[in-house]
Amino acid sequence: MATKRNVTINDVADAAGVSRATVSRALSGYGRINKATVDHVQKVAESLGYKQNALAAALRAGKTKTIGLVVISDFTNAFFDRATKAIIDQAKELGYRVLISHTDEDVEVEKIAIETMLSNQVDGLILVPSSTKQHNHLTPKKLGNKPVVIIDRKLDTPRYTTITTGDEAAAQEAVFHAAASGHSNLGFLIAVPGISGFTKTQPEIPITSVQERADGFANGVALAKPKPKSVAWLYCEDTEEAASAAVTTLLDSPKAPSIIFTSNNDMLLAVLKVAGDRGIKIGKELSVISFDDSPWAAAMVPGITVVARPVEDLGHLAVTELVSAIEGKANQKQIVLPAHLVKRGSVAKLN
Amino acid sequence: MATKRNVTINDVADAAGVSRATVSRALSGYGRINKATVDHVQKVAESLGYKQNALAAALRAGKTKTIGLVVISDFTNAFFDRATKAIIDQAKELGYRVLISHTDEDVEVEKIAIETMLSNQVDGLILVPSSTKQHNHLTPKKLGNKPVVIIDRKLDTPRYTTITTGDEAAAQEAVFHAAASGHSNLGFLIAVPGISGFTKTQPEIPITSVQERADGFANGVALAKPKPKSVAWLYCEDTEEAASAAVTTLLDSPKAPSIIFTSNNDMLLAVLKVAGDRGIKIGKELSVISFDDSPWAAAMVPGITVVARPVEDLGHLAVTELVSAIEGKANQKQIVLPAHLVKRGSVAKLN
DNA sequence: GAGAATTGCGAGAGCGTTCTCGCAAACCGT
DNA sequence: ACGGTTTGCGAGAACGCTCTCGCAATTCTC
Repeated sequence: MATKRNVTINDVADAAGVSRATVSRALSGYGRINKATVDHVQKVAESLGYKQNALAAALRAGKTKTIGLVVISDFTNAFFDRATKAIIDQAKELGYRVLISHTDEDVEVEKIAIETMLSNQVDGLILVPSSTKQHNHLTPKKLGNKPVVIIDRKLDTPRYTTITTGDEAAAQEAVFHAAASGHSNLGFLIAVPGISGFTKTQPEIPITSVQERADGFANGVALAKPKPKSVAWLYCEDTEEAASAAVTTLLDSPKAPSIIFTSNNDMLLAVLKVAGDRGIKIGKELSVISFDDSPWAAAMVPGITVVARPVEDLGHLAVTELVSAIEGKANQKQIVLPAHLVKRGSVAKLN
Repeated sequence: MATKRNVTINDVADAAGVSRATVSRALSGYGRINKATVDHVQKVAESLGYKQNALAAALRAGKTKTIGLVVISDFTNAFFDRATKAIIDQAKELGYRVLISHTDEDVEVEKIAIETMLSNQVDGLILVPSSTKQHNHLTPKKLGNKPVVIIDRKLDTPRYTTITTGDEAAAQEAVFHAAASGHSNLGFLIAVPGISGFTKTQPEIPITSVQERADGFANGVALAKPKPKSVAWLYCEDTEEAASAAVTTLLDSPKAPSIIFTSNNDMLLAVLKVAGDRGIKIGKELSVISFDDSPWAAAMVPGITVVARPVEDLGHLAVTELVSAIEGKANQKQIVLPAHLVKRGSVAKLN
């Protein structure tokens, strides 16, 4: 019973007594065609339950109206869920579909994901590169000379349209806010693959967005007044266990900070968890500022002070730029959207 | 420069000095072919940078190795983010891609989404139907006689393999837990489109999962001991504003509950927010139990007591069932996965 | 060593579209 | 009324691939 063949354009042509070409014209609305014929064909197509085979159409037309989205993390992340949603919605708005793949920060996985996208003939790509240093697989040639928009991170050699957020300035603002609130023992908990432990000198970070946050923290420390007394930098892998261990280390260190800046929400959750287990009250005994806003951060008591990034704008813009690159001429550009600090109760006022 | 044509199978055939058929055999690994030829062709294909055109292959072969996922909500929802991830991961494991679409509970949008999926020749569909009553558009015929797995909700006429979670039992367990903790004034805040306000008699809910939760609450109330003194049922639209208003109404009502059961996390967030604004302490002055666990619910202080559903298992199983239906014979079945209560600090112990 | 079975590969059709080309019919202006 | 333009539509190629069929060459069998 499931063997009934799909109704094709030929069936419609036969039933309507016209040629295949005319049906195509009638339904796709191009070329010269009589209005009456269009109506007739549409009626027949409808009655037969004809549905275009998008595969065949795309094969012939050479475009799929599909964009590929290759991101680092899945949507259980408070940035990528919103970004992905914004991208899908705007793509739909512009008549495009989105193919999604996540790479878990693995360059090899990313390579395969991109190949799959290309094999499926996406018209363009939106990428969050796993590494901003290692990108031999991201040459225009390897990307099939397709339009590409990079978001959230920058490649070290700018090559494509890139949209990022102004994390550095926002991070600096966060430090100023802490200093102004009377905090002088600062802790920075930074998630980055491949680096862990305390550091005196700041390591080079292979992810520009994280690098910018670290730079912003550093600038903030340098420029803040009153000047912070002690500063602890702690790097760690982006896993739950590593994060918990790092927080514990930080809290147990001789100069335990009164405020912890976390570079993402996984780190924030680790801070909340460890603090909760120890009965340390957030916003009183320990303060915290994180990156990326979420409904949860807003609803908690106290609310979490965060650097809110314009995630929806970023996704929206990425699609808009990509589609204009696909469809017409679009000049390559570097866009930075402003991020800003949302002050809530998680930063104790000590003065 | 971007005009360079893609390398096709013909180019490889020419370069390797064999026929197109041989290249196809060599790369797809079917039929009879000499091992040496395979090696040679692979080498040539590699050197030319040949990438199969998945569209053409799918068109010819009549299968796309793609499954369509049509869900209600986007991944900013604490259920669908995890479910979608699980589905994508398992699909990848089994060699399938996933096309994703969300419907925002709108039957018309759902209809179009499904048509798009079918037009793109998905091999099967995983659906979370917008309405469990209104599903004329979900007949086997309209779904192209493709294999279908329904998740999270049930159609009122069971027709496809369906995988749900045992929300009713878990909801009942939640009420028992509250009663055992000494709560006797209970509030139920239930998000469902199209119904709002207090009710004496319980309305019929067009979403089975929510219906089951409500039924579980009701059974819990009926069977709990000690028997609850007062019970308030409040329905509301699933929007932030409506939720906040509902919570306010509930807290201001003559018999304000000491514990609120929320049917989803949007409602929970509203409770947290309103309570926070009023300085009401969760887990002390007001208790709350919600549905669907998340890292945030666990990390908060106090942690939120929730009904945890096996979301990853559900997604995993959905794909496994669907693919076995696609590839071989698979008997249609109704599966219910157990949910369980995770007790945290958001329920005050009053006795 | 002759017939049978097996192996390796090419020819060519076909998947369902779109789109160029060309032709006949209809329309135009003078 | 007649050359020129416009309009509507069909024929047929093409997109890049898979897969059946058949044929030649090789291997097997006794």
